[in-house]
Amino acid sequence: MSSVREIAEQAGVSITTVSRALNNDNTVNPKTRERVLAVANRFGYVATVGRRNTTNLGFVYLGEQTINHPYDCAVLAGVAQGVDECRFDVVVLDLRRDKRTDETYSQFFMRKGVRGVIIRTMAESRDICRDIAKEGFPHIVISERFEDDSVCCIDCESKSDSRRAVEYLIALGHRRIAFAVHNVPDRDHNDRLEGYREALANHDLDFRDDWVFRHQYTLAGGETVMKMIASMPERPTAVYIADPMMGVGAVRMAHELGLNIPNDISIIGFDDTELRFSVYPTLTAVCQDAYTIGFEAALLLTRMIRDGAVRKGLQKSLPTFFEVHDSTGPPPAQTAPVLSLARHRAVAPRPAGARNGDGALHEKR
Amino acid sequence: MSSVREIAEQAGVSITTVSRALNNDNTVNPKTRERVLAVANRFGYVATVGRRNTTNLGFVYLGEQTINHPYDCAVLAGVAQGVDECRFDVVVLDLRRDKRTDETYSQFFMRKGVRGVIIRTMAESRDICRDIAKEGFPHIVISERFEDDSVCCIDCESKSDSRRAVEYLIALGHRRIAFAVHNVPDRDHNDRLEGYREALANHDLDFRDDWVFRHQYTLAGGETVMKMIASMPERPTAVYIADPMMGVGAVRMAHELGLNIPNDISIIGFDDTELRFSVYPTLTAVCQDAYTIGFEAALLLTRMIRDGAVRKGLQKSLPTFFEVHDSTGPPPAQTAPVLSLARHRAVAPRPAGARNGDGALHEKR
DNA sequence: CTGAAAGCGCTTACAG
DNA sequence: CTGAAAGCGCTTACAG
Repeated sequence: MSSVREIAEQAGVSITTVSRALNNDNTVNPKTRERVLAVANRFGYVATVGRRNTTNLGFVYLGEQTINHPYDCAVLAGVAQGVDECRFDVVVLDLRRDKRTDETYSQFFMRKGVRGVIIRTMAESRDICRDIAKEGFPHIVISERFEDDSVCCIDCESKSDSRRAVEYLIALGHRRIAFAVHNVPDRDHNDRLEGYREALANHDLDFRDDWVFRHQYTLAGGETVMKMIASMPERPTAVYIADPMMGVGAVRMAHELGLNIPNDISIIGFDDTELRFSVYPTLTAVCQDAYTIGFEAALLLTRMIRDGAVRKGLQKSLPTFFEVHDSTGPPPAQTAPVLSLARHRAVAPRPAGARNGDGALHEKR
Repeated sequence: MSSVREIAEQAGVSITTVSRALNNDNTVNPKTRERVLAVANRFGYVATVGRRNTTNLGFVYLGEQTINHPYDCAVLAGVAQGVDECRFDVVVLDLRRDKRTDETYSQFFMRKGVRGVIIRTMAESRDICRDIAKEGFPHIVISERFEDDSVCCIDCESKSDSRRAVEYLIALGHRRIAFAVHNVPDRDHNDRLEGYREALANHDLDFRDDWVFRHQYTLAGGETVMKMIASMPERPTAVYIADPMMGVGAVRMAHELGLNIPNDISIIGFDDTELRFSVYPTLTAVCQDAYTIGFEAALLLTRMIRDGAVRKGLQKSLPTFFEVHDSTGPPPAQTAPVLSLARHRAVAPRPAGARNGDGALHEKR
């Protein structure tokens, strides 16, 4: 941890100028300011209260705050656990709310008194991540991948397990397999579509545009997709729903339509947390562990800060995993549009004890 | 916001002594220390970095961190929204991890640089809340109720809606109604049991110990309860499950056992968030809004701090609400132990469109 | 646009 | 156990 004095020396200016640069006084020459900020970032500068030094990390939203989402919630829990090692605390920051337009990202973070930031990004805010990385402020981006090795990030590679999941359906005998994902374009979700596409291609199955559904990443979105699938004349016998909440919604709608899972339709979901255990039947799913993403991000960032290490291009990819549960089975012998059929069919209950996994959602780790 | 100088003047000591008292230097007389801390709390003291003053609120765990739980997650989202008005930020603090045994709660919070705390408590940490209140540090406790008017708190009164819910079952014709809740004794959950008890008493139904189930507040807990209920010789026709995750688990197990909800058994759940929309059929439930609890808590606390108002005895109770959905209906004409029956019965699908509520879990508010 | 100097908030040897 | 004084980290009129 450095003081204005050291920064002044390194940057070849007075402490007055350093203070001004850090606080974005507009009388300071842009070139000078940039030089000072660069040194400050290199030194991991944070303003100190008396003798005491800050131990706060920012959990930063670049756009809309989505703390309420299961994914964010699990990531944050992981972060809270991960900062334990170095005894840091986590403060939630909202860039859109608080960053002044005339200050740099570093200035904003220093003003908030955090020593590093974990960035919750979306596809549309990738450029902001690049800018933060360029300024040299200690950071780690969760859930996006970057080509430039300047951005530190951690993500899950979900393409190969997505392919494996769809190939599992094919192995079960399915030939008409739909794909659903939310309608916000981002890297991860395109990967999953790619995995789906590759699996089809590997087995000489046609890719059909009308079997790819894009909707909101909500229960309602999943419900809509299932309703659309159920009413298709030549109905898919299986669907890979590459978003957690949509999967839950789809299961609900299947029940409501009287479709038996997996006898009438097989569903593979995608899970960040343990939602797959909260529906019936337990979802076969491609899984990533949001908690671990948060945990690892916190660990990497706190260590970077502690060691004062260079913060260039640290990139980490965590594995996804594919879990087979009870929502998948062989395709039905023949399928007709379901709506005319459902009301009259007996739904056989699944045998008890068929599931694996422990079914403990949000239990202590 | 006051300085050491002002506190020194008020407390009749030097700034040296103030500094020592705040930092828990052990050479300072306990009496003096207490006087200084009392003044500091009255003035809402926080150490300042240069000219800048802190805008952090603590979201404090007294015991185990449960950020991963849907309830905490929703509360925190509400807090993050609620601090917007006064432009505060939220930092997650862990008392058990960081508080030194020889420092007071106020000293701990001041060291962490927060101007007030929202306290996530459990039954076993009620005493800590009282101590924090006694010290005079700006606080608000969520989800517990206190007789002493010294503790500021916000909670939901769930007894009357619990009674209403059970009376609703009675009105539907149920006479054998079970109750389930988790096995951690706390105020809220006892209220719900009381509501259940009152409803039975009001309608001359016997309260039976063997129909009250206490288990873990997890999916697994709810599953176990449902399994136990299903196997009882004189099986209850309805159950009020006064914990969200347990309700979801119970629904899963009912499906697995081939019990139709509500034809074979009616289930009323308890919901803090929107879990009731994520299962099939949508749960009839007593609901409290964890998001609003967090939002209101943040609003009250930030205003207290902003206005420098007296912080004694602010108590607020939010209403719960009772929502009827699809998991409740009249009792079956006759019931036998289910396990022998289930495999052979046709389960009629529920008519589509029977649900109310919008089914959008975690959608933007 | 920059810096030397004064000053604020806080802490800490040093003296009693 | 307490305080006057020195000192650190930072900011801010004031001067150039």
